[in-house]
Amino acid sequence: MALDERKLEVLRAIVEDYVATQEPVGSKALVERHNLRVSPATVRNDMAVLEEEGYIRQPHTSAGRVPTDAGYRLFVDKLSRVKPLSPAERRAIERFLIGAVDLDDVVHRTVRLLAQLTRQVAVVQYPSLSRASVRHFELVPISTTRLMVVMIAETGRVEQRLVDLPGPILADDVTELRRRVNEKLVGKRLVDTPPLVEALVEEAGPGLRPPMTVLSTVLLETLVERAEERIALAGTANLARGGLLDFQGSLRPILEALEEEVILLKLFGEVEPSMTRVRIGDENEIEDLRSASIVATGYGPGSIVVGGMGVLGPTRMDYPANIATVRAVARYVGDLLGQG
Amino acid sequence: MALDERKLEVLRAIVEDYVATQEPVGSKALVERHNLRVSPATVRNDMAVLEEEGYIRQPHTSAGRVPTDAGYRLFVDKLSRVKPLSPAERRAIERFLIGAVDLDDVVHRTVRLLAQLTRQVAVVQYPSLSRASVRHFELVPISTTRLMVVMIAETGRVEQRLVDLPGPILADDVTELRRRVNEKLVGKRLVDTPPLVEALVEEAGPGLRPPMTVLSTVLLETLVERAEERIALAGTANLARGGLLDFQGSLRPILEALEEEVILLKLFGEVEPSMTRVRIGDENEIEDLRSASIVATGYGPGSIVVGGMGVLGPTRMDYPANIATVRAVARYVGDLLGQG
DNA sequence: ACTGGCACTCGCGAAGTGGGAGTGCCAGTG
DNA sequence: CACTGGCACTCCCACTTCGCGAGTGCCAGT
Repeated sequence: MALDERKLEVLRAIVEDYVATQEPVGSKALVERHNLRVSPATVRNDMAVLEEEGYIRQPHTSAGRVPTDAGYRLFVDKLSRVKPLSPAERRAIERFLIGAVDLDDVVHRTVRLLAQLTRQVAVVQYPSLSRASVRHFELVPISTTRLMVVMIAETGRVEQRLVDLPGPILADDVTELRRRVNEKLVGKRLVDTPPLVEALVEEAGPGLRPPMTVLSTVLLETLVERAEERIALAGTANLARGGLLDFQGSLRPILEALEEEVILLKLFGEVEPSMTRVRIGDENEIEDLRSASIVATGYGPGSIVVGGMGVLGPTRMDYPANIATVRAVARYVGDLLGQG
Repeated sequence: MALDERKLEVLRAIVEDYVATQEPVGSKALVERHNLRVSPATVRNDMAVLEEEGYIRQPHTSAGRVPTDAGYRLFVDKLSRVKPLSPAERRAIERFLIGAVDLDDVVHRTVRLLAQLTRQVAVVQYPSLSRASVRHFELVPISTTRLMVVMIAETGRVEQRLVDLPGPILADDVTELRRRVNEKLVGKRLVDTPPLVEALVEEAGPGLRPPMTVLSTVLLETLVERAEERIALAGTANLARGGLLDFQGSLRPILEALEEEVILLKLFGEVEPSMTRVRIGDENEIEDLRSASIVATGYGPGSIVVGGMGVLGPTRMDYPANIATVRAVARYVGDLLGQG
């Protein structure tokens, strides 16, 4: 059966009321709070249909209705208009981020800001090394057979590795290596460098061949492949709000999942450009997070995505507000990265 | 009134039983489980005294007794023998830490190990920059007027800063700067460097004076003074064990406190060499942690302390076991830092 | 100084109860 | 045909009652 206009309106009203009050909502209360132009009895009929379709359910016979995960899904996809941020919130974002001194600081502030604005658990992935582009490579001779490779990413992140050379190297050769590496790789995303690094080895003259080979190995193995992804977390205390009504009883599984960086990366790292992804309850693959919802989005300078961020909370969350906030913060941080 | 031998024995039995069972312990159960050579009635008299002295209390009239914070304190100070670690635990420590590849990894593994062994929340302070000694300084010319300063600490931590020079500099001068800086500072603790850095400026010839001045400013301002302290956390899910019996009802204040790095640094960073500090319940200055206890100790290579680590849990925790574990892990990590 | 006995206290879980919110259904109406 | 008002029904929840039993304090006895 197709859901007509009013039934959708009823669903929206149920979701909004339930999110606000945390209590099952009945037909009478609904018509009072929202000005539906019909009687409670009519709403009851609509509710019966919505229940049959799987969008709402009764916790017990003769209690009010509560949205199901499918109900939230429909709400998010079709029924919710994005709430614009209040000017106060916009100001908060600016004020919070404006004093950041370096990349760590930006991430740190961002995650706290998100947690504070949404009152949920916030997660921010550090700008991913592999998706960032290279600003500069520096080669520093430590001894005649050792080099330190320093890579500075466009996002400001700096990584260094030690390289043991097969034999002594001349200062001029180091200079030449540096020139070639920078010429080839600067401006490229790390994830795109492997073929370029291969080419560097090919093109190296016989004298430079051995050191370049070792260097390329280090670049590929430790920078591209093993690029560790880092995660910042804040607002776990928000889980303990709302008594234990959300998350039926125990926070333990949730807290456990939040400690697994692998899980967080899966949830917040797999983001496509300029798309906000919402996972509701059951839609989550992680068993422990079946009673939670996640709002995640990518961020980065311009249309490039260098990492993900988002919030996690009970399925009963204010989706429109959280989506708006996550997007706004992501956008702001992206701009910030573009400048610095 | 002085507490005689047996009364202390009774207190120890109460603490041990309560920690194990999480239930108020009565006189009858006590004489059964521990082989006190007296009758329940005698134990009751002792209990009455212990209660008067403030070491135990009754949750309600005619319930068993529960240790007070003062009771735990007495237990920790006078009554508990340190439990030696089981061979399994020793093996676990080795196996867990042996594969660590770099400093981040060591800290990360350590904090998880601690959380796992103690089943409490674990906290590890990254080796403090300011208390670490310098292994090497590297100066990298980025352009003719820009240097990158890379500092490698004895603990393996690496920090880098950019320095804008007042004017162009020659390669030879960079080499000379590098030589002088390393000669003066290598092997010294960062916290002790300020006078040495001053001296470097004094001793620099007229040509080197301007770049050395700028360099010294950067060293002092961003490495010594603003040496940010970092913290790793794990095992928050352990807070949710034991239902909500510990932490009377809400985890929220605890989780909030754990998110404040300042608080954690205060709790785990203020450690004296080779001393394990135990803070029990009320002894905590932080309001929100009045229902928690903390076991903290310093760690570092040999007798040097480069940071703190420890665990946090309900006042009702197994102090002897946790103290032993924290000490053992700290010692092991210290040795590891000494080698690498 | 310790013990056995005894009356007493009181928290806790089980069982019972009434109120009320909310429902489904149905006959009636524009 | 869509909506409405009325009505009987369901059943959760908060509240009370009640009996049990663990545990106590005290006291007289050894």
